[in-house]
Amino acid sequence: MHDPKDLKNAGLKATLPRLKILELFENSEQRHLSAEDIYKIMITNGEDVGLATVYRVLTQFEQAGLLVRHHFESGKAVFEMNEGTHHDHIVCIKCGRVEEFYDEEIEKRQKAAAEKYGFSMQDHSLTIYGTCTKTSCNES
Amino acid sequence: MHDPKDLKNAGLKATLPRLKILELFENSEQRHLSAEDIYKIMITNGEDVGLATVYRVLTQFEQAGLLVRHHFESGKAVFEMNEGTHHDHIVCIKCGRVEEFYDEEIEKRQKAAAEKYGFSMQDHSLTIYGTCTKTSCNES
DNA sequence: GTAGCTGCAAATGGTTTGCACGCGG
DNA sequence: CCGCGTGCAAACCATTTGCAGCTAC
Repeated sequence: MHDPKDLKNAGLKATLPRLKILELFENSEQRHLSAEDIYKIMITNGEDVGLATVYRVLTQFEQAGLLVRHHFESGKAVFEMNEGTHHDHIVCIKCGRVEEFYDEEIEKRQKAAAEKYGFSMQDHSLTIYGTCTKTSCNES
Repeated sequence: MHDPKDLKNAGLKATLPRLKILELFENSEQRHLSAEDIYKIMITNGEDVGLATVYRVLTQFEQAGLLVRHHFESGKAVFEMNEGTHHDHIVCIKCGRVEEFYDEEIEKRQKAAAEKYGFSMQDHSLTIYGTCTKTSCNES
């Protein structure tokens, strides 16, 4: 899973902070984590890490294609594992819940619109914002 | 167009900075402007305005429904006039060019996806990121 | 052993806020 | 005239960067 192999391939040394961060993404129940989230979890776990390192590692992982960065309107970036499967997101602007989905037709039409206007599309996912309708949306 | 009426309706006094900023959005060839953009233009035009005021006015206008705020990945927010017509955006991540489009089918499918996951959709526009393919994309 | 990493602290960039003055109604 | 609105400076918050010591290989 998170072999030092992945890091080697990216030209990165297999250091403690890097391995721990990869591990976090694999074991956390939350797929989408911010730098601050990760930093706090690591400090809680007793790791001696700096916030700057977390930011540096996340950026390196993004460039290496291990993670994908999203912005989600909140003012802070969140990251998720890059499993190669493109998908879009729906985000609750009240409680922050994130769901993922994929719609072939939307993809086709996005691409068509991009080409029509002379753009080469990036693999940037669509994000829909809304509010949870079901139940427990009692945000801070 | 930019009658003090709009401002009155929003419970805002028709002050110089507010009128000038509205005017800017109506007369500028760029539909999408950041706070910094607006500030610089006004200073250049000889207005004695503060950046803080620009931010405050933009936020008020957004709340009054006169403007819409977007984030576009760049780290800085941009605003456009709210003409009531919902549309999506394609943004060049190299040169910043913005095009607008609308696709009925995408809208339908977005809404369907949102409902499927228990969300009530906001009128938040889809943003596609890509790079200009045609020609003059020589960014700073 | 050495280049690449790290933690810390300071710097940055966008945005917000506190405050005393000043203009709009 | 009264209070909302303003400019200025300082505060904030996410993120980046400079630097001296440390570590993986």
